Amino acid sequence: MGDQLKFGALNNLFGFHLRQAYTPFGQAYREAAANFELKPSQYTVLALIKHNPGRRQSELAEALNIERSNFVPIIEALESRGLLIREKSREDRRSYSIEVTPKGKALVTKATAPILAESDRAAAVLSGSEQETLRKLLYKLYSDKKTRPVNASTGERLSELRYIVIEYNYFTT
Amino acid sequence: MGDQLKFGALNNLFGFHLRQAYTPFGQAYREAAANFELKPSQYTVLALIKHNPGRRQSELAEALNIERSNFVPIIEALESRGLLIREKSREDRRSYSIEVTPKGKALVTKATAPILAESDRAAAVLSGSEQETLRKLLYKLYSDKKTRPVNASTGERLSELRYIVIEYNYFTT
DNA sequence: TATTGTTATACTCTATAACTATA
DNA sequence: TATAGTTATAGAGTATAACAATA
Repeated sequence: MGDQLKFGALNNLFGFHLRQAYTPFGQAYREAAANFELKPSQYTVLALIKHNPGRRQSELAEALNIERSNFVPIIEALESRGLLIREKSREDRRSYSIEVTPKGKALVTKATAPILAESDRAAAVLSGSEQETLRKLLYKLYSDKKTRPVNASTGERLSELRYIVIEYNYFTT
Repeated sequence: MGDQLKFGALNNLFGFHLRQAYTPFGQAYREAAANFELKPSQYTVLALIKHNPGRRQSELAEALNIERSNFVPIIEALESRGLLIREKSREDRRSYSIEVTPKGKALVTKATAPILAESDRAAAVLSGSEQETLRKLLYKLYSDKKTRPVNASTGERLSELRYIVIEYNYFTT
């Protein structure tokens, strides 16, 4: 019941394939993070700040491709739980310098293994080298500013994506 | 001012990379579809039905990884604009058989080229063979049922993803 | 009993504009 | 004037439970 369907024009739409692939990972991510009272966005932000202490909110938000305005409630939720602290920057008193507290670090440490395990399980259909290739191609895709849509009136990219260092040797194919 | 950031543990989270890559494509998709008064989900559904006439809603929803309940308003919006028609199935009077109207077909035909052009522009940082590899890996990832999360109580996959035929020769690496 | 489609509801993420305080 | 962070609000997608009609 229910033969296979054809994608037709959708085959050539990367947005479609990316969403199809993201959906199950997002579900797995959400369930794994929920065990630690964290939304995916909250775990992501906490982990990013842990690895990059002392950054401004807007730097962090841009790196994650999240609007600054949407970043505020994420930070607030984490701060109110004592998982991170904000300090007015001395150099620029408009901005905050953010760090993860010991409690926050402990939570990231505790949550990371099961979250990665769930991700690995979902990705297990791909071999190790296929996973490496996929990561490499995805990173290449989203780290390039040309990927971003253009504002029709100004011709500017809608928001700049800060380049982010990948620890691995991604581009030595 | 804005050195590069490190991803740390996020590097190994496919859900993270997929979301990062999806975000700009989703924006581009949304803007391109909006020129035809269509949300991305609506264009996707319309294109899928055009290529697979006469299917039941639940088949289509499962193929797109959309909950049946969330599929209803998408179908209703398209039907109310005269872009598709539903008919009670004779074999199973619980279900509907769905087809795209001539008006709907014309809209898909008109919208497809600019939507694909926007996708191609966003993907242009990858070479043709890299794009082919990426598509292949993404399809392999989401077409496998093992990718889906498991229901903790029953041990069942949360929802079955119907296998979908890709017209291209994806698996002849 | 199970499935198809539906309704209702809540949650997560995203987009946009306007405001404040600092620069 | 411009930027960092904030507030408010709307939109889009997703998840869950329960229901009627039909199998």
